Amino acid sequence: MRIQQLKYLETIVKTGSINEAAKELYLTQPSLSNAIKDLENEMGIQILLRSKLGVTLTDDGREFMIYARQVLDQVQLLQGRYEKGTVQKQAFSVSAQHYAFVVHAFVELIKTVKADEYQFTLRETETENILKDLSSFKSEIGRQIL
Amino acid sequence: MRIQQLKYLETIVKTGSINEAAKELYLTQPSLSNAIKDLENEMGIQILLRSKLGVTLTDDGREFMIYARQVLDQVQLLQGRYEKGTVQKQAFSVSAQHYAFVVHAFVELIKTVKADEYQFTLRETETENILKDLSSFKSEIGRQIL
DNA sequence: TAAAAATACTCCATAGGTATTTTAT
DNA sequence: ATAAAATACCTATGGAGTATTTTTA
Repeated sequence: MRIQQLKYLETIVKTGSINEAAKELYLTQPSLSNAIKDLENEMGIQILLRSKLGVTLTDDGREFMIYARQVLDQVQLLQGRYEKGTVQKQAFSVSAQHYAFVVHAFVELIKTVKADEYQFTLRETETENILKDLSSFKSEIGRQIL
Repeated sequence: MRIQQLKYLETIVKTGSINEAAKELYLTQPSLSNAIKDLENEMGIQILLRSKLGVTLTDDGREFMIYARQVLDQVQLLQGRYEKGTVQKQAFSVSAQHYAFVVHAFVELIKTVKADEYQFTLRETETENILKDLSSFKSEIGRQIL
């Protein structure tokens, strides 16, 4: 298994088409098709349902993507930190439940710094995701209402 | 960056020696040496301090390993689930702080099932790691004393 | 001076390409 | 008839090897 295969798969699932994903990834369709076939063989499951309209995830594929995205999330954090060719997606991120005062506080904070030097993200989510975001370094700050 | 490079690095750090790690990985020393050099170049940091006694982590290297282990943890979960050649390390895992009654309860639980069909793990750790283990699927159950 | 790592090459496995065929609407 | 994916085959990049040199405790 290569990280690249997981990224390829993510793009295919996003676009719903191997042809479309190949364009976006600057690959040829057969190369991409082979890469996914290799991955499916290695994993021992069928991930995609092929049809004339494009591709969709099988049930196994949907489960696989849950694991794959966990890997890719961590890879993104690492590559964002070290591989400067890769786009650094976020510099400062906050996970919180949806409350007006959280938004207000966040905006006030941004005002106090030179905003063009940072990328801010406010992720409004459920309680369990706040803990998860924090523990996996996706957020530097988590605010949870108990 | 390849997943393999991260696994190689993990073994090198564990053994404190490229030569020793090469044996464990069934690789030659120059191949392993190159793999890590490539990784260092790609990341733009020096990860290892080389000496006649072996290798140790630089400060950058120590930070890098935090990210690398997050990736490898997720990879382990995926490969444990799908690549059956890989060793499935754990089937049932509990993270908890160190308290006698937790150990007792755990042992009592194991008695109630056919123990040879499952792999049990009791991980005694700090509060913050309990949350982390849970959110990253490392444990099915977390017990925290508040 | 000896043990560990680095360097210089060689080779081949496989990721990715081109050309074409198959499939399904 | 057309658009998507699969198959067949080819090419070439780079991962891993062998042989050797460099480094330093």
